[in-house]
Amino acid sequence: MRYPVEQKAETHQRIIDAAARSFREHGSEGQGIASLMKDLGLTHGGFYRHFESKADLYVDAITRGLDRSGEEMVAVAKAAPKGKELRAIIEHYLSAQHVEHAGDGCVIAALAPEIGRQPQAVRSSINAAMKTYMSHLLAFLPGSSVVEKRSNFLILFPGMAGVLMTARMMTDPAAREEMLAGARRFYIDAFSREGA
Amino acid sequence: MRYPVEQKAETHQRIIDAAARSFREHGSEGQGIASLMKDLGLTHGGFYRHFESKADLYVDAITRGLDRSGEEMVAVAKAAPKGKELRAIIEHYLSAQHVEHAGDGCVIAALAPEIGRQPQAVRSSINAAMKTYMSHLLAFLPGSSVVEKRSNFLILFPGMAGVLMTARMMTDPAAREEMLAGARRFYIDAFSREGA
DNA sequence: TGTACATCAGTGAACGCGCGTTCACTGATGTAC
DNA sequence: TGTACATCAGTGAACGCGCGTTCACTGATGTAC
Repeated sequence: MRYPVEQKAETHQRIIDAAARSFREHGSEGQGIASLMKDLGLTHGGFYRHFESKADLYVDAITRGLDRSGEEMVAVAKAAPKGKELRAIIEHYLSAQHVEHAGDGCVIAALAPEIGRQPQAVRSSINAAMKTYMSHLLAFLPGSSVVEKRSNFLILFPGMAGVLMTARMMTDPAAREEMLAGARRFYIDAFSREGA
Repeated sequence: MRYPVEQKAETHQRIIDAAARSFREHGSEGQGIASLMKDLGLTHGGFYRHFESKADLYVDAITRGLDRSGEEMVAVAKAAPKGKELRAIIEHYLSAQHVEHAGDGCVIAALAPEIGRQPQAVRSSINAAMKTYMSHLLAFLPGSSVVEKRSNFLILFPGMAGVLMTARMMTDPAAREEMLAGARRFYIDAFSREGA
């Protein structure tokens, strides 16, 4: 049947959103197309009216995830008291909440190694999205030039992602929280001037 | 046919070694049992004389990988001039070599998110291997007590893993090397007393 | 305004494929006598 | 020491299954006249 005009674009976005969440939560091979579409109340055949292949969706979903969490980080910073923006970002990123909800958390912390294994073309598109992510957050980083801010970003964010992933591997909740707290202290001290 | 007596144990070890490398290089779902056994000059049927399932092999392979790279890190430290052990570890971990050879590199940097998605029982065994890894390296970390050393370890190593994974995602070799160099400087400065 | 036709998002059966796993079999070596 | 038999690491055909993908079909809406 013919569907209302705006519906296609809407469905397209819903697929990307669902994939962005599913890939982060279960890995990109954790859920199949059929199951993903079913979660949206659709059947798998229709998927190919929206994407050429699952690999095609992959890039869009990763990009969407990066965009969304970039926006969220900026929102967190803007909601923080003046001078405490980066501190708020660090505390938000390294929270127990973030550890427990990979599905709407950082894409890098959820998928970095498998992104690293993607073909050059896929990684290239994702790199562009990563640059956008970085550019929105640079304002909150210490440094007297963009080069310096960028350099600091590329230590802080990968570092925090590593801590988050490690926390997700840990089975002992107390050890996990201790580690998070230590990392928060360390990164706030190292990068956020207004530490206290 | 009946095979020489020591052969079973030997084959068992060879399977674990091959899996440890393959899982780190391609992810644990990147290569099937049949292909893995074929690389060893064997057929897939024999696999089940050694392991109950692929999941069973998973734990052994991850453990093996952690043990081996733990040993390597200790060797690197011991080969370094007195007082520069941690510096040597950091430079070795954050090297272009390590970025390019995931197969015999750090297990965490290669597989952390997918380990985080494993069932509790699997993660629990892997946590034990991680603790062993950590215990062998604690001697080279700053801190006046084990608690302090442990706390430093849990910032340094996850942080470096995050940097390594991020480097592996990057398509621009210059940007990658710049990032690695910056991270080396940062971590040496933050954790290795004899910086220069 | 009313009618005929084209469109195309979504359906669901069917496809080939690779996966993990099973199992009857092989046959050189170890063991029992 | 020689013979008969048991063992069991490794073989390779076969299994069920879920995957990504294809395709003939549906039918409400948009468009042409």
